Amino acid sequence: MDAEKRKQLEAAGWVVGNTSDFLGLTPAEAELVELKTRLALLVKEQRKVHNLSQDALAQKIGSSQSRVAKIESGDPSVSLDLIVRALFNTGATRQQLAQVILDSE
Amino acid sequence: MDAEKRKQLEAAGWVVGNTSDFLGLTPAEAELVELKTRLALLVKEQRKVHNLSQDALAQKIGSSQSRVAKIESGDPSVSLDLIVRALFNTGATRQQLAQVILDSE
DNA sequence: TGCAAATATGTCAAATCTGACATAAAATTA
DNA sequence: TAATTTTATGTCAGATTTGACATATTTGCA
Repeated sequence: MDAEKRKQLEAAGWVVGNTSDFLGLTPAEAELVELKTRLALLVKEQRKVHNLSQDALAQKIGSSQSRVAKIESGDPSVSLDLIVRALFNTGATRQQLAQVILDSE
Repeated sequence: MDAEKRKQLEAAGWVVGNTSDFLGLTPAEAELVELKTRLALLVKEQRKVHNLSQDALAQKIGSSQSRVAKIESGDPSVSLDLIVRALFNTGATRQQLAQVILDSE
């Protein structure tokens, strides 16, 4: 595993451990983590494109600023449901969602 | 659904009159429900394509037969995380996932 | 038909995710 | 610069989701 990527994941709170531990993840598990991370970044991008503060987005999804911050930082306590719910509320399209999925390595 | 709201949705390009609208969901919420429903169906398709029983798939994702049944039936207690985790464990590709998202009405 | 495998449905305690809150830090503005 | 807004981080009780289990129903096949 790329050291830089592990650093990013750990900084985001994912329990990564050493390289062999990461390789111990099944491909399916790794794909899910990768997917959530990329969608989280898209939320941040879209929110900024539409000039929304984290607090404004939080209102739209009935949540709080601190949780939106966690969504965007890829916090492991955040569900895929919440990420996608946030995405759709930033005005992101299904096409953008699909593109991110296709791009996920 | 009240006429004014219908007018607004139609002006925004939404096809009104389906189940989601009846339930009073926002467009974003409706998209999420639609997405989960379609992905749930893909899980069932993929599982059968690969000749897996619900119990066999359950083992792969560390769950149980009854929960796999709930995933595939679109049970509201099932998270998007679990649906996607199941999907990847049936051998579904990111391409298939993206296609379903693009096809969602 | 009868039987076995597969699937569906309801329940529940435990695990996970949640919004809310406090507060710190960073960014933006005056 | 200081003041204001925005974002980040930690915590936690309540809500949601979970696997497991029991059991009913359906399906497929001899």
